[in-house]
Amino acid sequence: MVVNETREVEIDRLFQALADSTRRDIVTRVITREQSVSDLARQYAMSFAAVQKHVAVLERAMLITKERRGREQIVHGDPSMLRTAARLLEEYEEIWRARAQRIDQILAED
Amino acid sequence: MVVNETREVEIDRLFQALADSTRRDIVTRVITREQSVSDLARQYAMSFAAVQKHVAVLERAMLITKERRGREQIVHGDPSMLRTAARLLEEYEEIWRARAQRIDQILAED
DNA sequence: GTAACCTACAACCAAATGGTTGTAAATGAA
DNA sequence: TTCATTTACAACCATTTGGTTGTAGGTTAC
Repeated sequence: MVVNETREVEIDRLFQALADSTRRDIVTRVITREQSVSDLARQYAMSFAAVQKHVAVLERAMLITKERRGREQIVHGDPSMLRTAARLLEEYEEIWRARAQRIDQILAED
Repeated sequence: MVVNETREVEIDRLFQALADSTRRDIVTRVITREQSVSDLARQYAMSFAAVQKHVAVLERAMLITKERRGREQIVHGDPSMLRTAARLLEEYEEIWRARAQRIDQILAED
């Protein structure tokens, strides 16, 4: 039934990570320009620890990476997982298109 | 801060709905061929009520629609929200590409 | 009419989520 | 050295999530 268990769990984490507007905002910020966790934290109306947790969720989902620079932790965006997600959704669209075509063919038969 | 509140909530629900492998599987099934809730329920190792809840989550996320047919509830896939999600992720990729290009330009200056 | 089937929905439960505060440690700046 | 900054992480809390069982109502088949 479940074909590729670990992959599925990765996808779970990926969409889960994207299912929060603060985290999506963090992603857009860091793919535009990398910045430290406290740089990020200053931009939201929540505690540093909360932002830190959001960053951790994004890291587990492999949407970002962190790099220690002195006392700071620099957050980088990682586009590869975003591409994975985009392709996955395009696959759904492809299935839909194939189905539509199949139906057209059936309707054309007479 | 938050630009389009209701849209953000919709996107939250969309990705939240996709963050579960059972629900993703339901989506692939119903965009391929529409089927009743109990048709779906038979295919998973969980209770009918659990599948019913997953279907409800997908419906709230506007990834599927239900249509009453006699005593059955037929589940249809709805591709529009899938397209919305795919475009959104492509936007992220676009931002990334723009950034990469910007960096290339800076490096080219001398 | 009655039995089987399909759905709706409530109540319950354990675990995860998204937030908080507090404490401690490492680093940089004065 | 001392102080401010940055991060890590634990403990706690309320709410949501993903599952269960049970009950009830509508529809179809025999």
